Amino acid sequence: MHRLRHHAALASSRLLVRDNQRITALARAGDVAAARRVFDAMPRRDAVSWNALLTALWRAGRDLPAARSLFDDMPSRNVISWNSIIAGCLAHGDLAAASAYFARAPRRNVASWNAMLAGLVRLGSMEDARALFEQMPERNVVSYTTMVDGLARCGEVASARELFDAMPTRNLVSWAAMISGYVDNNMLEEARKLFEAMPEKNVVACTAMITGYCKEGDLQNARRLFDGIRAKDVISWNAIISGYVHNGLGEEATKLYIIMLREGIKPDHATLIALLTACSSLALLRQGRSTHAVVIKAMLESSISICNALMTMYSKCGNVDESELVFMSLKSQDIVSWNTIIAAYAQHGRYQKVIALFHEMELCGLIPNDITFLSMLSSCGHAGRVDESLKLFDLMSSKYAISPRAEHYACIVDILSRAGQLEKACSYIKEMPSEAEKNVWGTLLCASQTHGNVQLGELAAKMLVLSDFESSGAYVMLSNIYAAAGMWSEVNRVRSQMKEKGVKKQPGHSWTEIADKVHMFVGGDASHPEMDMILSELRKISFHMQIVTDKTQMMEELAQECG
DNA sequence: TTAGGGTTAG
Repeated sequence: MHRLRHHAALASSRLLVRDNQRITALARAGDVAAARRVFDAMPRRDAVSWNALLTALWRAGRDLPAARSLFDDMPSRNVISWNSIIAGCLAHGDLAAASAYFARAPRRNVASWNAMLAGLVRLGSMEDARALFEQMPERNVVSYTTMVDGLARCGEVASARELFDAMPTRNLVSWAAMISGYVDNNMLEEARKLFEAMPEKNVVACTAMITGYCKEGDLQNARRLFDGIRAKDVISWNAIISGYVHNGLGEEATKLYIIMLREGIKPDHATLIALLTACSSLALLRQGRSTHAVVIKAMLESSISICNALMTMYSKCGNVDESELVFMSLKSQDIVSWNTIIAAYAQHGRYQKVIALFHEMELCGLIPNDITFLSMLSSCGHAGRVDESLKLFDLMSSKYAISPRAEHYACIVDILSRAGQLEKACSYIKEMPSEAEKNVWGTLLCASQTHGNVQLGELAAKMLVLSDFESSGAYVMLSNIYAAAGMWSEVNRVRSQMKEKGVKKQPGHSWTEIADKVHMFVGGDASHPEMDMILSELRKISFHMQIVTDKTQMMEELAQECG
């Protein structure tokens, strides 16, 4: 009888453990409803069962209210229950609720403090995080690493390093956090030194370094490091693939993607975004479409960021209508979606549509940001709307409290320069908060050439050369300006300066994809076997483009007049 | 409880 009872108790506790494990497994797979069913059907539950469901509700189910009400119903709570509800509130950005639970918790361990610390860091409240860190009764490697990461993320790399050096013990996570902190703050040399000093290099640290090399355009070292990783995971693949994409090597990125698939790594949504970005920058519509098919197969069409990348791809491949279809297919659009669709129409010269979208966006309750204004300004520029662009520029700061960045000034300078209002353009450059960037002077120099303004041309070229000695374009344009004005001795002076400094002009190039073959065109190169035909076709196209542009402008103006 | 990749402009 005694033995029988003992067996029954053993079986029941085995069942309990099994059910608890099932709840956790189902939650990990994202099926909260099934986890809840298992929980409801359990003959006996312990603290582990309650805690497992609690975490499942806010993490996999993203349902904080449900988690909070379960927490209230719990027959008893241990420190893990309290830590879970605190972490849940923080994961949902509810700092106030998290702090309230933290204050009410009858017992706190290092993990409770660490959870609060991580929450504060994630929300960017570094001052509060620092205060909490100082207050902690006990700190472990996690507490220190969280602080190192947080400090580096808000740009305080030196303090981060100081703390890193002061840590009583460090683990792989601490090293990776510090290295990635350097990479995020564009301190590759420091990152590299620390990486070399790392006693044991793992895939995370390697991936951070790969990102760093890619940021510097050093794909050779990035690739060498990548090839050396034994256990490559999807994130390291994404780092190298997107590295190639952002350095204009979309083809290499695509090749790597194929290898990745062959090695049995399943692409995730970051992989697909990188691929779509490659298609956008190379205008590969066919490949873009097939990537769209992969997105559908992977059931990622409801992801906003994927759709935003799809929209860009279609638009850059010349297909605004499909871009808009994707936009409409979204259940809810975020600021990036709106910026993307506005940019799409801006790039296609549809000024009136851009304005309409801008108003529609506001009606939907979204506040335009600095990037929205860049698209708007660029659209004004293409449509030659000088007055409207100046109004928008003012509106930016007066109504939306966005301070214009160098890029916004660059737009305005570009618009004014094209319109021949060079003096006014120059006054905007002088108004710029930071020192005028290279491209702003470049714009002015370019305009000085078209409008034959020697004085401003000289000024712009001087500024350009001061900021960048390699700037071959500046010399060429300045010499053209002098030549147009008949100032031949000045022309000779610039030419000999170029020779002295060994400046060489980088030829411009473009490419197009026809029937799976990429054709490259380089400025001044007429070696293509069908050059005559290409040129005559180009003349036809530019003739048609002018007609279409005029027609579009007429239609839009007509539509505006009709209200 | 801590670390790596990922959408918009130019």
